[in-house]
Amino acid sequence: MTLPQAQLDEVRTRFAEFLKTRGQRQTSERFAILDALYASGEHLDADALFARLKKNGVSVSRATVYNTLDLLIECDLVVKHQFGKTQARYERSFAYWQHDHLLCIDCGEIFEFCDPRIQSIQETVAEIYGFEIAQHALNMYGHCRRENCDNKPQTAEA
Amino acid sequence: MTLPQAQLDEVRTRFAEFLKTRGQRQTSERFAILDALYASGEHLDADALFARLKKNGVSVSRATVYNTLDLLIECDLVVKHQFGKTQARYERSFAYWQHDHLLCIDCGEIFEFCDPRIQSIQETVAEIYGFEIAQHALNMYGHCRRENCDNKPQTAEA
DNA sequence: ATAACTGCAAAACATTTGCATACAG
DNA sequence: CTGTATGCAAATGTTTTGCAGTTAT
Repeated sequence: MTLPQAQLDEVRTRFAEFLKTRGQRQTSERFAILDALYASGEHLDADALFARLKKNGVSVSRATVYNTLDLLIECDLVVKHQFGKTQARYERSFAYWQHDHLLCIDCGEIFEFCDPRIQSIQETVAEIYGFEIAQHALNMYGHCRRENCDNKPQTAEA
Repeated sequence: MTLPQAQLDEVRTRFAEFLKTRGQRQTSERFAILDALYASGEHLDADALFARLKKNGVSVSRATVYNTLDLLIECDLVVKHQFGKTQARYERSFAYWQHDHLLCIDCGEIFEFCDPRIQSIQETVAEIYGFEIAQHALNMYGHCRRENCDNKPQTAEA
């Protein structure tokens, strides 16, 4: 769940260089947001991330959270997901396997999976439609069989 | 694009019976919304649907549009999609092949495709994770090669 | 008749924007 | 210093809700 320190450092370095290249500032808020998202390893929405930061004594505004998430997406350190709710969820993407998502309709739990056939499908579709495909999102929705799957959608953050 | 009259009738009948079963009323607004969505065959968002109705001289409120869409989803006549934008899009689902979506990042055009391998993946995932999978959403995003793909996201409705 | 539905406007959310202040380079 | 970021609060866009009036059954 937690990334090795060496990789966390690499992530910070990458963000720092991205900012430098674009002539943007390296602020403590930006790194705090990066750290919070990478520390969790979960699929947090912007507000849960905001709440977690506040809980950890980091005071940032929601606007800065959204701003920074956009920057992190631009430098490929974070991916944004629309799992069917109106609010987006964000997930770290550095040094992590490419995967798709399996969501429990009852408890809201999110599982990750990877199947090589999705890649084949992507190639076939690109060929047939003359598309240059940049990315895909495959979400499966169903009922999990966990003991503690209790039909109560648990909030993203404790 | 347009469904044969016989199927449109079947759709209306199905909705009528669904409403009767639940002791809900058959109002002209509800059928107007059903018709408008089935007439288009597109992936409309709630507001585009609202606009189309108004253009056709049907006066309904946005609230009724949303309400009715929920009913149509419940009786499996309509499916709701989250294609990455905040606003949801709605598509008729009766007498239509099961398919996934290919979206052009530049012009916003939506294409449909179907690949049997997605079904295999679904079965594999269900098996591995002990899930009873109810549905899936596979969206591919890329650049189309159409002549009139002009980078300008065209609005859902003309 | 009467319970359900509609339209309207206000509320509820998620996200973005504008602007005065703060601060990294 | 200087321009970029931040926080705040207001604005935006989408969807939901409350309620008085309307209508299908």
